[in-house]
Amino acid sequence: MGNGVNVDHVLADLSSATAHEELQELIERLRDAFGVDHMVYHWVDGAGDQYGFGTYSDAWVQRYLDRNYLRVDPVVSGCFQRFNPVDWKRLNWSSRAARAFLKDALEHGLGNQGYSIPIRGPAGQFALFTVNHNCGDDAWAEFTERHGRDLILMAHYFHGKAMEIRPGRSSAPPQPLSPREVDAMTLLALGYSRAQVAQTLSISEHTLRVYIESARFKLGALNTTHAIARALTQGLIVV
Amino acid sequence: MGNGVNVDHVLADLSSATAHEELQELIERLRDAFGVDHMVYHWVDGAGDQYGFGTYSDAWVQRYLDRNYLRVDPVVSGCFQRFNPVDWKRLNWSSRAARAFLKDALEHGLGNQGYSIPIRGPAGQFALFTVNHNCGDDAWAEFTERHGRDLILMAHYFHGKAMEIRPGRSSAPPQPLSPREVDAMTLLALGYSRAQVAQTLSISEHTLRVYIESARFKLGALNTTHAIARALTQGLIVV
DNA sequence: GTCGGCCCCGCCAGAAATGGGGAGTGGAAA
DNA sequence: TTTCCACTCCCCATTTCTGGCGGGGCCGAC
Repeated sequence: MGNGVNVDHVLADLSSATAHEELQELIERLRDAFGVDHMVYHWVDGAGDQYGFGTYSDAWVQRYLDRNYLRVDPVVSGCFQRFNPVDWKRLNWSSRAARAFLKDALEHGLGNQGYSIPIRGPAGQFALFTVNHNCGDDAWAEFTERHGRDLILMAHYFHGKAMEIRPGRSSAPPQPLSPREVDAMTLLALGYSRAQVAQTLSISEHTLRVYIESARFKLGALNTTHAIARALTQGLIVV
Repeated sequence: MGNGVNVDHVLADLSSATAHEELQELIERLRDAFGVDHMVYHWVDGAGDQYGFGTYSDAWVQRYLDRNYLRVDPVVSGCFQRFNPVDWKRLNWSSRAARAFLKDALEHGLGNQGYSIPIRGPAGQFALFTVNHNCGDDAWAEFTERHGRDLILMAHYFHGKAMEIRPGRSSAPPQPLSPREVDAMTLLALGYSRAQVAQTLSISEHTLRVYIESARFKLGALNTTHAIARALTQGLIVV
């Protein structure tokens, strides 16, 4: 399982991929190269819609979606709270729903071993890169030990490609804020009231208001909260 | 520059590191191994305080903090909006503040070339891993091309260690929001007024208020705007 | 040399959000 | 089973925000 894999070639192919189908084909090749049962990339959008590709059976993917397993799957919730890759054995399978999910998964052809890598994008995009296999604990530990780094890189590259292919909602040219506007937005994002911000910046509350309105206008925001949200997601302020 | 680097050894040492000093020592070794001028890990915390280690001079680090360059540094804002590693040349240095910052940086011993990797943790932790050097464009392109993958891995491992060593305020376990709370926060972040949110969710405005207050409490936020900011930076909602 | 951006200040009135009470359902976990 | 949590609804008074009016000075670019 997974001896002598040369990831470099595949990653080179990956960097030239431009469509969903290529990624799908690529992940199948990687699955074969690593000699595991399944390899899956699964993007979970904050709004709940999902995107992915991989080698799970269509039946299982459909069942996962139908049953809304996203809200039950300990792999998703576990990875969402972690940074490092995680072996499925270390997740919390104690709830009844989780055990039912696992049983269902095994019946749909998944292996008993899994290893998932959480990965995140700038606007909170969250995805999982998972390898799944049927084997004993020792063999699996050796596999993950040997290929952990390659898997991290693959997760990274797949996520980058997925975000390219599926840009979602970016592409709005962020209009820069003036220094004072940045100050105002930043302090507001930190929870200061307008009065406090004005005092902190040693300006009148009215002047502050002018900045806020100006920033709101530049950001195309409907109110202050909206402006803060946009400034944050566009990286115009950092808190 | 950077020929025949064996990252594996250093990464092995990295996984056993347990203290800030070890990380500092390690990054210096890596800097030498890669033969670049500087190598820096820089964590920007959700509340604006910073942590890091690396090979920039103390004078420059101090100046960066004193002058609050965090709010000006195009590397930070640029990486914050991206997923893939970025060459400093591709960032937007057009603002006056950015150019002044760059001039100051060069005068404090930084090289003209830089390559930074954004990296994110589960609760919105955001960090940069940067290599900096003084050389021509071609040599630099070759360097980043050759070592890009190693750098990604190093960024990943350093970030993992930094989060271990410095739980910081993430020691406040990010209390999850209930589905309704997420709905409310999300719509507010999109600019809806409370009345609109209540109508959209088909609940009374009073009920909505309970959610907002509950979310505010869970997030330790002082007001709604603050709550939205925290929810966004902690990745609890996505807009 | 005007024009636009940024910086700063005042007053007023209406709209919206906040903070403090209270009360009841249902479902899931311990 | 009991306890906890999510979810739903209501009134009150107060604070805060928003929108509109007016004014001034400084700088850099066209």
